[in-house]
Amino acid sequence: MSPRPRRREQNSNLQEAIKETAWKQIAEFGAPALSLRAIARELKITAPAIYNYFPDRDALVTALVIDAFTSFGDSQLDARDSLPEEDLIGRFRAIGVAYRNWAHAHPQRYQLLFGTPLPGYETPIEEVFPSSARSISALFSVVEALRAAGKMKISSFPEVKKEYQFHFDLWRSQIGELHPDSHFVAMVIWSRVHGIVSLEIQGNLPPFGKSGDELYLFEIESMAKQFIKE
Amino acid sequence: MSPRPRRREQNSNLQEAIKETAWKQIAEFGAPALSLRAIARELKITAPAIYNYFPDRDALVTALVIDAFTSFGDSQLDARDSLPEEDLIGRFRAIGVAYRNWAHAHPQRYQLLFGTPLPGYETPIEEVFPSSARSISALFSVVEALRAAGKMKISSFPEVKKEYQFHFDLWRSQIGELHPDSHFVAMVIWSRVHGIVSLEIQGNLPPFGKSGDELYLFEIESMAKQFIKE
DNA sequence: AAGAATAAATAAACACTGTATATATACAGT
DNA sequence: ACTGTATATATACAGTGTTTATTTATTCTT
Repeated sequence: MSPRPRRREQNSNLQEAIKETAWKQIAEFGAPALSLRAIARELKITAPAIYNYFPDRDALVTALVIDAFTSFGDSQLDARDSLPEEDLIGRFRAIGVAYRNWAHAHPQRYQLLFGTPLPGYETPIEEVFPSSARSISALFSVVEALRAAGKMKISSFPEVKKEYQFHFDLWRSQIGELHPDSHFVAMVIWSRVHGIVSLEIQGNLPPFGKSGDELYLFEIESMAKQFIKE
Repeated sequence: MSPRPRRREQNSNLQEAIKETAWKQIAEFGAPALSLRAIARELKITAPAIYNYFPDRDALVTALVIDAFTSFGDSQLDARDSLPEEDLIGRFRAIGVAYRNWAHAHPQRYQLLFGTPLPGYETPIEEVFPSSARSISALFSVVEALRAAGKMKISSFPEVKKEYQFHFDLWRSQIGELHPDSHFVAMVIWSRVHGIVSLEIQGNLPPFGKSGDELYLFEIESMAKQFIKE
């Protein structure tokens, strides 16, 4: 009747090509504007062809989320390991700075990971958790090391609510042994860092200080003073 | 040919009815799933009828955002004024608690205000700013009052970057005189509060403490200790 | 090497979405 | 009663994710 399929010469693995153009479009138009048909158009493919590589749109998004967490985690772990194991405060600062740098370098990815999920998309935690936990394990490990070295200022931290103990155990299964105090302090640190960064990215927070990052550095030092001895 | 229009008996003002069912759907399916056609369906209206009350979808969203900011602002101001003007620390705590309470009572609204914007929607700041600024003015005013009363612990805060001085002036035009130190401290406080609340709402932060809000209260006290004398 | 089985892409269609246009009716004002 | 305006409708267009059947390209088997 009419020519239907075509020979796919170049571009042996579409799987990667799809994700790449997805990132390109996310970077340009933002995460929620992601469209299978637009991706297909740019790749000179028909939309249903994508279904050979991802069962549906959400599966593609999940793959992107995992990739983003991996990239983010790499940046966190590299920052930690850029300083010797003894210099725990240095490692703490390095992780903090790297967190903001990554977010500012990839604002759309940051929103995809920590912002409002896309329309109709619900993150499948069990699938994403390993890469997610790995990315925050840098912070957790440094905090736990500080505690183990007796360098943490302890001030009667509340523990995780019992009903959510499974959450706690999940973390331990991915990260290793973790004292409740470390869990608490790490979460506080994360929430403060995330608070600034997400407001900055959304444009709600104007840049403070000459270089624009002094509010952020102020907070890092605040946390160091509050939680770390010496 | 066929019956086209119909008498609209009940429900004289559709304007409000549209917003109401919009909120109902946002509460149920989340903000990004908002659909004009779905609203029309529930109101037994055709979709284009909505265009008599809102020029387009974004205008409806903007109206919702303004309503939400107003509701949020009411809650903040009520909390502030629930304590005598002299009890500034009490007012600070009350505002903090009210912030989280409102967010937990209306998680979808909170995401609409402070989370990732909807697909293709860009908040028109000049339109939203008054209600937005008003909602945070409660915090700003208390911080400024603390500073004016000499009760603020000052530790060489960075100022706003010069390029963003207009941002600063915008705030002053809405809120009144505001010392740079107050602006800085208020922003830090806001970022910490927002950090916890947004992670909680997204489900990234498990409830700490017996009642689930002890991490939050811990942070409120941390801020009180760090920024307020006595 | 030829034929069968499988994989990958297409075409067409379905049910959605926001939005523009033209049309028809209900109501208000004269 | 007539006219004018506001309001809702019908229709249509371009876009979305997804399903189905169809067709071709490639691989496996004999």
